[in-house]
Amino acid sequence: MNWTDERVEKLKKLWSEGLSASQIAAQLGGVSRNAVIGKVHRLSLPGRAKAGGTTTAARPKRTTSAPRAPNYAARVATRTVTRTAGATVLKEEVEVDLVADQDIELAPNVVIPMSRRLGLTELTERTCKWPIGDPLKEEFHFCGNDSPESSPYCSYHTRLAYQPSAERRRMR
DNA sequence: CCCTGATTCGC
DNA sequence: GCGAATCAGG
Repeated sequence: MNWTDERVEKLKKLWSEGLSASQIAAQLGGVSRNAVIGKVHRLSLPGRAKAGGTTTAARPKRTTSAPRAPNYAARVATRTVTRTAGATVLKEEVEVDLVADQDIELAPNVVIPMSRRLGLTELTERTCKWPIGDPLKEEFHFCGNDSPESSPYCSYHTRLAYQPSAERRRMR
């Protein structure tokens, strides 16, 4: 892949925003994190303050959205989205939580964790793959927080995923 | 083991 | 100039 002016600009932008090299590589596509780091050096961009775990970096500004009221009806929309990966056409069903939190009963004071707002290409084996938003919209992203044991979701969303339906819960 | 950036060096 | 391999560190 070529370092076009456009891609270089994006690199500069994302780097200055504090994204990690691997995340930038994922967003640019077609390059490794090494490529990104190498380019950063060649461009003489300012390096990271402290080497090693720059966990401090990639945090998006906290959104000041108020916690949702507890008693919305839980609705899950299922959309079939089509995308291409190379020559392969992938169809996948994505469940969209229109209302993320339903049962506050078991965890009354749970703080809804901030998501890392990762795009599809940024997900790894150990990032939470809980979709957020409408796949058809631009702002669609995934939770992206750490998921223990390489489970598909972070601890928070695992609980939501396993939440028994109201119907099933009635049977208990 | 997971990740991070930094450096080297053959291409 | 590029980036994989490697190193160093959390």
